[in-house]
Amino acid sequence: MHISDILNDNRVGLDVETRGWVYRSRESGKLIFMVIRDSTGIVQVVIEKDVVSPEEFSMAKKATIESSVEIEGRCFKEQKAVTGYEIHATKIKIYQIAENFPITKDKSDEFLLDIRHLWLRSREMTAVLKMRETVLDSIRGFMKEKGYHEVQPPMFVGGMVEGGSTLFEVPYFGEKAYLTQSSQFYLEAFMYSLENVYTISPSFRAEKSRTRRHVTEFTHYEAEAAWIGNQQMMDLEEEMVLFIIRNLLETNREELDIVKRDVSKLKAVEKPFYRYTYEKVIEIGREKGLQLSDAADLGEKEERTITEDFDKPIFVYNFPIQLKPFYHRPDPDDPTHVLNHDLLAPEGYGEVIGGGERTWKKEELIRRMKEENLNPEDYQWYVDLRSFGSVPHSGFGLGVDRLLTWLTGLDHINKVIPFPRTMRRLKP
RNA sequence: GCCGCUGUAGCUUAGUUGGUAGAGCACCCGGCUGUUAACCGGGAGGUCAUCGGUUCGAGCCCGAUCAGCGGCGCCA
Repeated sequence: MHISDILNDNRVGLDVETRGWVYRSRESGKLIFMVIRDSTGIVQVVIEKDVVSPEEFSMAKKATIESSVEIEGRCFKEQKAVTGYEIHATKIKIYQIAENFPITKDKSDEFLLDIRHLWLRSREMTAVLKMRETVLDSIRGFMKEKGYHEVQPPMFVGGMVEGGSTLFEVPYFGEKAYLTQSSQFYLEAFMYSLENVYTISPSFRAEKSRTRRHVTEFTHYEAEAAWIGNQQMMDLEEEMVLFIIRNLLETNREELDIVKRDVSKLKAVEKPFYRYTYEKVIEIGREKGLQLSDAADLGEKEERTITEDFDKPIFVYNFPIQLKPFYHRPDPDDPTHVLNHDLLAPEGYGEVIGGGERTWKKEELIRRMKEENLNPEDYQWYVDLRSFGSVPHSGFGLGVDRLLTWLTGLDHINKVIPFPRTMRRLKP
């Protein structure tokens, strides 16, 4: 049985059997205290020399950290044991004596990345993996209830290039293919079929970024919905983020404790989120001492300064048109701005969502492309979508890993990704 | 890409004006019947990132190279 099933009063006095890996082991002459770990938790096992066979005892003494073991014994309540219960072993079977495990109490972030294939089994990473799962489950549950369909866009894409973007090039039967940077354009195609669609897929960016929130491969949650405007899309995102937080608090209190998250900060997040125009945010930045021009783009430092004192996420909407790509719809009431929004996480974490209304009229789309010196022919099929019953629509893209970094309160995106990929790290 | 910092045992690190490379953890051997990343005794483990230079003598000073980290920039 799993360790979590042992850690309760119902098992006290009963014989149990469990298996896992040696988490700690201390021996004291005729006594061995062995803490074992499985996917559900840790529990102390006491092995007494006079209770088990001499062979079992000497094997147990040799059991190193991470050795795989199976234990039979009786369960006791014991305050002195790490998790409050312990097993007095009557039988112990060793599957493999582990080689010298390289991770000890002294470890650097860098070293943990080098041996990530082993660090994955730590309590910290195990907790993160469980919380990741909760976030993804929450997204799927929420979107299903809202009538959205999950779709699978391609990861290999053709020569669609936006100016300034950085694509990974891969050989493709004598041609060049690229790894997708975003599935947005494909979601817009799916929209004409299913109306409300979303995907959770990897996106790839060949950016030579060296910041705590950039990686070259990340989990991208993107949605697109017909007949929806910018403000309505923000409503949906707000509800969705709250749903994820509630689920996480309900499902993963233990994991949040393991990563030392201050849960009061998460509990404080409630409706409504702040909603400020771009100009208002520039004003807030200036009040906090930032030197910002009227149409300054917000860098990481600016976002951190602006968001660090906030207790709830902030929507920033209607950016100056020159800051945003052609597919954002210009505001009909103010063509110098687009109907878009970013969602900035509080506590200094910054941008987690970018979204807004799409330019849906064919002529306007082509005009915007030309204004940005792009050739509409390079986007032939995307433009073609506007030729057959085009409709107003909106969408967004959320960086799952960035969201998780905020929710877990960790200081670097590479701590929430099992095998993070950066400019300088491709292994393990 | 630019700027800065760092590189000493498997890991985390100390190393004084340039003068015999030191510790903790992990590992091996021995001891201990209630340990909490135990404790006590012993042991093994080093091309001081690499290459070159200065010097009687370099972990330390100088130069180059490599690697990593941090910040900036970049950033559907």
